[in-house]
Amino acid sequence: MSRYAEVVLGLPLTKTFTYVIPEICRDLVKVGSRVLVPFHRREITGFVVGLKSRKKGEDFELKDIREVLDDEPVFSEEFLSFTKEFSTASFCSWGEMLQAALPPSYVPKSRVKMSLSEEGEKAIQNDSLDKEEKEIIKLLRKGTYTRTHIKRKIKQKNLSAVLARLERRGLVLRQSDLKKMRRRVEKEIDLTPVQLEMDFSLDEEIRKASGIISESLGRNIFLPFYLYASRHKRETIYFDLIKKILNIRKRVLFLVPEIRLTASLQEKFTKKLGENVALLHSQLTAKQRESEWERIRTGRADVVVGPRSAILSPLTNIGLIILDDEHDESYLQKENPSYDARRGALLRAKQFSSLLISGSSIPSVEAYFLAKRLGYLVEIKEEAADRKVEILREKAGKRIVEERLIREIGQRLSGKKPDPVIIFFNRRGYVSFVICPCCRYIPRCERCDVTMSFHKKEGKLLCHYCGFSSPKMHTCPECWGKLVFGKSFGIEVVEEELKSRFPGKRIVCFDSDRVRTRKDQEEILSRFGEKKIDILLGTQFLAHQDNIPPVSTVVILYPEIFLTLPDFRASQKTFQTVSQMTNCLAKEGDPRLFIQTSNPEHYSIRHAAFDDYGCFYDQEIKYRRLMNYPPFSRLAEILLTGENLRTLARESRKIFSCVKEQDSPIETWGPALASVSRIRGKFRVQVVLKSKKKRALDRALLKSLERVKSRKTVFLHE
DNA sequence: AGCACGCCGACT
DNA sequence: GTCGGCGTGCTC
Repeated sequence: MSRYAEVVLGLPLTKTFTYVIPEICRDLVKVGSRVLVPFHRREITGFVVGLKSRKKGEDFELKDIREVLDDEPVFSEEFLSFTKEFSTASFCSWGEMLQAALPPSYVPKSRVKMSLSEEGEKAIQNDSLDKEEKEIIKLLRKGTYTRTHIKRKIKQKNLSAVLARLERRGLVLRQSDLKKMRRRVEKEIDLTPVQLEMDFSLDEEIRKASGIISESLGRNIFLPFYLYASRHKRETIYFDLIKKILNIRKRVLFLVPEIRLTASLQEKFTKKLGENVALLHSQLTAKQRESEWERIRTGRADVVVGPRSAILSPLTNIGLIILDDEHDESYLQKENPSYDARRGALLRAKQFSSLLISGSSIPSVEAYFLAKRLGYLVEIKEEAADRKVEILREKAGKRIVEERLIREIGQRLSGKKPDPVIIFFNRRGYVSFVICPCCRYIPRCERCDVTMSFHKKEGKLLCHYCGFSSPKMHTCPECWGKLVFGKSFGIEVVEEELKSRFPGKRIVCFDSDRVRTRKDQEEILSRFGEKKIDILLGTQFLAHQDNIPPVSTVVILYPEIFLTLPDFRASQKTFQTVSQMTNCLAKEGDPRLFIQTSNPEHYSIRHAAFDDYGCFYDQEIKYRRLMNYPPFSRLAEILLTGENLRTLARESRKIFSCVKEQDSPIETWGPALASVSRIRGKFRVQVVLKSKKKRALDRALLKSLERVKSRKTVFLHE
């Protein structure tokens, strides 16, 4: 019987910790169980990843596990080994990844809360308190709060000292609170044997593509495919394969970019595959999340559809992983634990010997290159979209909407039959900054290193990074000069311009500031479909919608905003965005695309406009080769964050010197401040490592990261 | 991540 | 002289 448990914690620590298993729960603790453990004067949830009968070399007293939270482990051994590998490959903490794999309510943590003692109650009367102490006592009469909550409520500089003093005098007590959740556990069941009808009405090319992939179905080995085809054809193939997989009694993990999880998609899935589908998305309530999670774990769902986090769902017996819209950047989790669901899909498919199908009609050049070179590209050729394209040159910011475009739009709106137009422009707000003409003062966010955007409709200044807003300012607080608008205008300006040019027309602005709920989104889009809106104006937020009614005219204004990003994939992002914006163009009836840009020759804009992925790819891959960027090298972006810039500077230099010690050919850039050097009060310092040799880079990363103490996030590109 | 400990400047 | 800020280090 094992006496010790090896436990990982949901903290940014690479270590595992050893705890003593108390006699009474020796046969209760299992690998994969959640346990409650004391940790540095706190009690937190840990995950048992191993059992052992003797401790190894720890020369201090080990602490006891406080409580075992599961009768039935939350993690299977195979899931543990997958997440271990995945977190290592992502350079993030295993414990944090495990924590992210569970519904949040499954991870109880004790927090030290402060409450008032009887003496404290009395102390208010006998007037033995100073002003600061009184303030705290008054707050605590209303309830018990955590220290951080008190700090937020009471703006005293030396708060922790005052609290300590009150505690010493016995007026204030510490309480540890812990909300534990009982898990309702049902028995695991086998795959529900549903015999799904095969669809023999598929056309030749689709049947062929599906055949190539499903040939290896019964073989139980890892095989990757890249499906380069239109959305419609991809979906047909996916469903065909899903049925085949379910018929051999295996399960399917279907990953989609965040935004595509709409009601329409849900309907499509349940219609085609029955009730055994679990759909995960960000708008599930805590309760729903728990029940879906348990449903998946116990095998009551045979297909799981979800965004990037679904790669961490407890699905077993996976026969197929689908990674649709592979190019989509939302597969990257940027917050800790940071990971790329695409990498996770590859690892999980490898580990469980399942098929992996990535698919897109505009693949990332990295994935396309690899698929071609390793021979797993399945391509269904498509005619380029039939559309008339006009690219107008206009200096960025000079004209809002080019005269010629106004005429074109006017023509469409004035005809006998209303012919609605969609216009894209990708900057929120009215202007991205306001400025005092006398002293050059520009209002900036208190907590982020960015200017405050001015939003005219809501009459406020808004930080686009942390959401902090302040009321509209008219005069400069420094010199009382009258503030004027900065030159980089946003979508509200475009809206104003259109309204003045087309009075009486129904113009609706679709951006994340105006359209808040899913209901609003669907309401506007359906109104647009009924031709009750003349011009639908939107940002990227509109482009992301997948159920936009097709139109015959799309206008894109200044898509080059992305090209100014300090990112080696800026062209690819531009290509993808423009492509996405053209998605809502009708296939028939003389569709027209207008682009107004200061950079009409740029290949990413041009090839996207003409729906020519091939040409874009050829040019982009040339540039990547020339500059030695991925896929021709491996590039790691290390981001250090913290409140203290000095510490960050020192820590980031450590990486630099550590890489130099490894005598392998690794290019380093930085350390440098990230392009937005501070977000939510935390500074951001960046170091980039680049190398042809993957192994060398991994080794250097591992070596240097273990020396760095600050919070770090690694983004890998290859 | 939190949370305590310990070392240097501005004040009762 | 002390108080209290904040950098540093540790957590089985």
